[in-house]
Amino acid sequence: MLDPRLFRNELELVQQQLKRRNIDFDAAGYLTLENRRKDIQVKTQELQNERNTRSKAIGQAKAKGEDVQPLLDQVQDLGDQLKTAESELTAIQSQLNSIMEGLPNILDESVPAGKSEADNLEISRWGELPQFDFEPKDHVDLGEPLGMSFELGAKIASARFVVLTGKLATLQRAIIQLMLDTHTNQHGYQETYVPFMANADSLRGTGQLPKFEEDLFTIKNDPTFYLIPTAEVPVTNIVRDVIVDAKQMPLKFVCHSPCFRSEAGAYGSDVRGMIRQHQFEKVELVQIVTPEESAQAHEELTAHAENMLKILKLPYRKVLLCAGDTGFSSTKTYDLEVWLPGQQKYREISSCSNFKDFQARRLQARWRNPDTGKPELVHTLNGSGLAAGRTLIAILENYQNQDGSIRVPDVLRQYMGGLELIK
RNA sequence: GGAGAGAUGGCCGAGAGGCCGAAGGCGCUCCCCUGCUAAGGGAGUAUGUGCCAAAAGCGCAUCGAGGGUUCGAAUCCCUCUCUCUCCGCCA
Repeated sequence: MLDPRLFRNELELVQQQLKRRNIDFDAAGYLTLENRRKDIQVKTQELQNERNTRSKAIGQAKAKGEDVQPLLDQVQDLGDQLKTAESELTAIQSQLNSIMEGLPNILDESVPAGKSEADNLEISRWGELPQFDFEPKDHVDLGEPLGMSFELGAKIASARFVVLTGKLATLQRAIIQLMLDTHTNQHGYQETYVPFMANADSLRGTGQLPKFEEDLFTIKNDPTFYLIPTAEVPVTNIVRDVIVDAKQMPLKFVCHSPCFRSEAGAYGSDVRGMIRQHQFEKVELVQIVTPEESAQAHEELTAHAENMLKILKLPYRKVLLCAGDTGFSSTKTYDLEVWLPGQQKYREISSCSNFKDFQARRLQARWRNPDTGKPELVHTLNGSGLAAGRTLIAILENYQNQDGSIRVPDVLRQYMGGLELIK
């Protein structure tokens, strides 16, 4: 959520900033509502004040043994007035709130203009593209003989599910273990285990609700639970309604979890293979930092994700997402795209975002600033470090041999009992 | 699933219609005192929010959550959530 004070004081600026996201914000309409809110709220609070004072007077009169009937007569119609004013206020506040909840974050100045993926800005490339003296296969052709079955996934659940058996399942687990170990031992993150279902408050806190409900799987339950689309949701919600001790900042969490996405808007795209699944494994990095640290933390977190690709020796590029491609809650996002020889393309394998105080405001996640002694909103960041399913794909395709066998990357062998070749 | 107990500030804990944003204790911060340490004395110490550019100030809201009764609710009533104990079932 954006800062309501920004709307009161610098409405044109907000409007201008939202324009970068192609949002035509109705400032005049907002202003009308906001002015009404102000009137009603002031009126309501005046009435509340009157009720409180009069009630107190009644109490005091009674204590002295005076006749309170005249006082009671005076307040007779106050209750009704107050009730009307209060319900009016609630209505307009929820109206304003739903406008605010539907507005995306303001973009960082460094975010380039643009509409789609095509306008993203390439920042850097790393690694040599592998050269094959044969036609490289894609991960489906490589995977199926080794224990990757989309048929079984479909039988057990539906399309966009997969079953991995044997060394491929082990490989995915090895990838996850390597990532967790690296982030905890070398990058200073705390390993975390969380629920894989979350309630509506949690999803509202990180920004998936109310606007993106159709992207989520829901659990029939009262109250409704949602399958997490990313560990970002449960992990970031650790600090919901919390005032973090300044000494504990920054908080750095790493969490492996399955992720569940309905892919409601993705009909027909990436239907082949493991690229886009309803369920996939991911290792997520989350940082809770002070406002002045967040820009630097964003660079570091991205570097931590990049390091995984480096130690796996997977060629990738880093892109800065343009205005149109940057997610709802984010101010600035770097995507890491790994090279897939089977597609002859770079494909997203990590997305690292700085949300600044946008999620924190929804979450009421704060820290106590020692300079002011006051609670202030934290900044939240997260990034995949990395998506394990897509890492598996990248390894299959980049480490393939002509006979369809797969070399196991050096750093993964210790997690696979020394295995060097999957065949 | 059955039976019971509970939820109050950073923590413990009182409070049972008005004088309660809430006693007391612990903790924490600052000050004083004692050559150091231990002990002692004093002051302060919730959050959100409205009016306001902001501060100050003055309000409003918040005692698990949501409703209700009442002039007035931490306190009474209803619903829900969570925690704990016992029984049953269970990885």
